Formats: sequence, C-alpha cells, structure tokens
Amino acid sequence: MTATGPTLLYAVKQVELAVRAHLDELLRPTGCTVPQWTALTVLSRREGLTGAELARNAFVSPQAMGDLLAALERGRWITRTPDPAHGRRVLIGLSDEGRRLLATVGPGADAVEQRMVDGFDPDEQAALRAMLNRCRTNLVS
Amino acid sequence: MTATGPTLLYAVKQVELAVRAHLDELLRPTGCTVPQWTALTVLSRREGLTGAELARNAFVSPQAMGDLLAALERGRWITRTPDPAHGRRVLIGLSDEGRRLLATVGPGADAVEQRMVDGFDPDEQAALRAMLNRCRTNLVS
DNA sequence: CTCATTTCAGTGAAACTGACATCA
DNA sequence: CTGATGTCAGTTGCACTGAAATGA
Repeated sequence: MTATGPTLLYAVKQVELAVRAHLDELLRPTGCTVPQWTALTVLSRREGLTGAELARNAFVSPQAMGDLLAALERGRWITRTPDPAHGRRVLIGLSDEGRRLLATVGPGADAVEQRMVDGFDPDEQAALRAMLNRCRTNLVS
Repeated sequence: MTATGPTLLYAVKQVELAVRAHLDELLRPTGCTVPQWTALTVLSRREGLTGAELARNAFVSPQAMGDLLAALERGRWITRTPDPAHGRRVLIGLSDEGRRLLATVGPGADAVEQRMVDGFDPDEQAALRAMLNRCRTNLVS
C-alpha cells in the first residue's frame, strides 16, 4: 500500500475539469473554444501582448499559441498589427467582435464562478483566491 | 471598462496549467501522458472501474476515455478483464508495470505538490483542500 | 554573433459527434 | 423496449518538435 499520493494536485485538476465542462457548454454556441476564450480574457486585461508573451503566460510553446491565434483571427475576434517600433513583433488586440464575445459570455462565466463558490463567505473566497495565486507563484518561480 | 471578470476561474486554470507543465516534464521520460497518468492514479484508488465510469469521473465522453485506455493498454499499464457477472462491462485494473510507473513517478509528483504549497502551514493546506473539494461538489451537483 | 519572435511543416494525443452492436 | 456499455469511423483543436527567416 502506497501513501495517499498528490491529492491536492488531483483536487485542482478535478475543479479545472468541472469548470472546463461548464465553460465548454457555455461557449459551444459561439464557436469559440475554452483555450481561445481564455486567451481573449487575458487580452482584455492587457492588450497589445505578443504571441510569445501569451504563450509564456499559458505555459505552452510559441507555435501552439500561434495556431490558437490563427484560429482567433479566422473568427475575427482579434487583430494582429506589426509593432511599429520593433519590426518583428506582432501585437495582438481585441476586435469589436472579440469584445462583443467577451461581453456575451461574461455573465455566464460569472455564473459558473458563482456556482463554484456557492456557500463560500467573502473571506473564504478571498482566501481561496490568495492561496491559488500563491500556488501559481510557487510553481513558476 | 468592463468588470474584472471571473478571476477565480482564471486562477484555477493558471494553477492547473503550471502543474501540468511540471508533470509533463516529469512524465516525459516514461512515455506516459498527464491524462493517462491521471487515469492511473484514479485506478490506484479504486480498481475495477469501467471505462464509462472513468469517463464520467474525468468529465469526458466514453469514446475519449476509450482512446485513452487503448493507449494505456498499448503501454501495458492496465489490464482489461470482462466482468464475469455482467457480460458487457469491462473492468479496468492496474498491471504490474502500471503500479511500477506510479511508484516511480509518485515522489516527483509529491515534490511538485510540495512545491506548490511551499510556505503553506498545515491548516492552510487543509483549508485549500477542503475548499477545492467544495468547489468540485458545487460544480457537479 | 546571439537571442527573441514569428512562421512553416510534420506528428501525435485528446476530445468531439455519429453510428452500431451488445446485454441487463 | 429502454438504458448503459463498449467499439468503430471520421473530424477537429491543441500541443509538441524541428527548421528556417527576420530583426533588435
């Protein structure tokens, strides 16, 4: 009999899987996928990022993010404009359709989050957020 | 300017992405993938599950789990034995190689978990675990 | 020259839908 | 008949590696 194993990792994965299932259903009518929508939400906070920066943020290769951005461009959800000051870099921005998609999906996503923390008082929600951020920092440092 | 949006969902996803990147590297030498290893860890707790049960546990379709199990069988990590009492069901079990893989990878996975909660006192670890379990329950109920 | 960024080409694992057969 | 299970077939998005071109 071995020890109980990494149950915290498993708990994180289970929550993420359940969240993904809900978001999947939420996004299905839009034709946008969960990874694509996630990239859009990142861009909504910090527009003008490059593909390489988005790739590092998502812990994937630049090529993988390039494919994802190509799909987002086919969907007319982003704009790609060469950096005038840097020749090689391409700055990614949200298009009007992209902003419209985020506005459409936002309430549903908020509802998923609200359902996830149902029964949590504000202090618990803040504690969960803080601990998750600490976990993230610990793993990347 | 829109609201801040579902930052808790994003925090969960970020932690999961960071964990996956570490596990990916950890599993690379073994030829086993993270989803496959995850299924093995589920089996290590409750052997004799069917593919459909594993699929529901992971929030994926039975066909997707079937592909994953076929890969695990090609790797000789699981055994599939028809349920003698039920004709149609196929019970999944760990092979010796599967147990060996879990034993080999376990310490590294524990180290990833330990790193994730670096600086957490035992109460905080327990609180995180409890809250994640509550989130999971809220999302599936 | 070195490094970062982007792109092209090829590959593989993972998920989906649809359809079908089997069996309690 | 109904429902659950397993499998076959085809498709798609996502991620990887390797290689090459561009530019600070």
